[in-house]
Amino acid sequence: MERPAPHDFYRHASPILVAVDCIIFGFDNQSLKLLLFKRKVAPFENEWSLVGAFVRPEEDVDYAAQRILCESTGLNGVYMEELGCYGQADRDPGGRVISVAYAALIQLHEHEKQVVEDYHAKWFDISEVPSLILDHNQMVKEALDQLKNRARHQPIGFELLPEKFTIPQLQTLYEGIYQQELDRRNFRKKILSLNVLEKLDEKDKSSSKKGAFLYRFNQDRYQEMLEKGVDFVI
Amino acid sequence: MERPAPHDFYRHASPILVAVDCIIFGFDNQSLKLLLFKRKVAPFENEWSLVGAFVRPEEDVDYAAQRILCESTGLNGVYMEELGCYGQADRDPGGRVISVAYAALIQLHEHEKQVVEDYHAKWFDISEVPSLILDHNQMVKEALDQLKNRARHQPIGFELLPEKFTIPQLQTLYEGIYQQELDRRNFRKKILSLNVLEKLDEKDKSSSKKGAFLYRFNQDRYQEMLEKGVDFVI
DNA sequence: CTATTAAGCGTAAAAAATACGCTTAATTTA
DNA sequence: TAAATTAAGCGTATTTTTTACGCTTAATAG
Repeated sequence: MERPAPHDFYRHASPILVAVDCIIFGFDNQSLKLLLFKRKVAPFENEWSLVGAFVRPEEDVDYAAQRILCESTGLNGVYMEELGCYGQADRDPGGRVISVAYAALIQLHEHEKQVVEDYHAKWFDISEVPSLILDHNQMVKEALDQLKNRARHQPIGFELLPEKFTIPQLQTLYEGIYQQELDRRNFRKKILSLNVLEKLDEKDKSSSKKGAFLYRFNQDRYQEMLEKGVDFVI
Repeated sequence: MERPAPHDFYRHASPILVAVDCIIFGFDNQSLKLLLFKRKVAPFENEWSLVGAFVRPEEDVDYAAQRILCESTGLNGVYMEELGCYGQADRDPGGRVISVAYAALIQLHEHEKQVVEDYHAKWFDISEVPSLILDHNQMVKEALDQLKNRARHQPIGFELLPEKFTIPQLQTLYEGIYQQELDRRNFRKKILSLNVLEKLDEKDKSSSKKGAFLYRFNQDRYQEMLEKGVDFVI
């Protein structure tokens, strides 16, 4: 892409390094997990951190986040949301770097779990996150708060589940996000009353003798609901 | 501040210009307003825009937002919240600039209204915002959405009112933010039930014969409420 | 002295959230 | 093969919150 010579107005400003850091949440039907990486290079070699990289000069910041996620996990087209900008002048002792944080939500199957070996990475239970470099623990805390808030009003929880899932699985996910137990019967009632789930004829028997019916999230019904002005709350 | 020579790791990255843009909301007991500036310099000379400037090399991004607000309105210590990062590579045809947007909330008295003449600025009613440069209209839209959301769960609305205010004034403010009418009697009940307002012995008679009692927001009671885990909703 | 007006108080009805008992389908064990 | 076990699933009663709206009050204007 050609760009005209910068206007005079831009000449007086000092450029700054811009990085992107990704808070990658995963759910394996048990508990909420966070993907962390052991840095292979200095500075901070061998310490745990989020994945991150510098934004390239001609690259959208949003795109950089996707690129970094893909480079570090092999995953494409993952749901991501901007968390905010971390801009303290002294946040990185190695140089002036501001970081834009993004939160990603992924489903954990065997495939995704393999990342661990391939990329010097490890999935941590959300309640056992170790000490991280720079302000990364702060980022994780804020990402989790944001996840809690958004999960209440947007169906982002579904991003963390496979296409077909059971109501008890969905409940376990919400319990993991909110870090509190919910009443089985009331949860079912509430989620079904929203009318955005499609019941399938299959059962999943992995967690009970009786088996639980599988459901699918119906995007169209969700759109309808929004257009009617219904407030999605779980 | 001295900084060590940057580590090799940082040398391969390309720095980018980082700007801050401020979405400045005000309330004058009538309706929600937005402060816009007519640019005095090229590029975009004479077009309406948010106030913004480049972040300096040794300056916190948060601080830059405060500085810019102060330089352009003379106001200090104003409540501001980060909105997010605008990072499209082509968002500014004049050069690669990412912008961190901040939303500010201020009370409009005569003093603040004077900014208009001093700084080539103008207060616009939120329903009459003109076309702005770059992606500034997008920023305004997102700031308003965020304001609506936050106002429901945090007492940020109080930032837009003077220290002492009446319940009807507070209601007008919320009606301005939500852009919808609320029931007088239910609004009063709800806001008082939160127990964060302190009733004073004074009345404000500017808008009715009878006069309305003045109240004050009590930060301590609000903290207590939060500690008890009460969810603030208006 | 009466009419007017916004402020302020209360109550009833509707809707939503919560608590929790009971049945069901399938498996495991006796 | 029958009984016990377990998570899934359904229903109902109770409490809490939200909504709708009538009525009184304090002060001013005419």
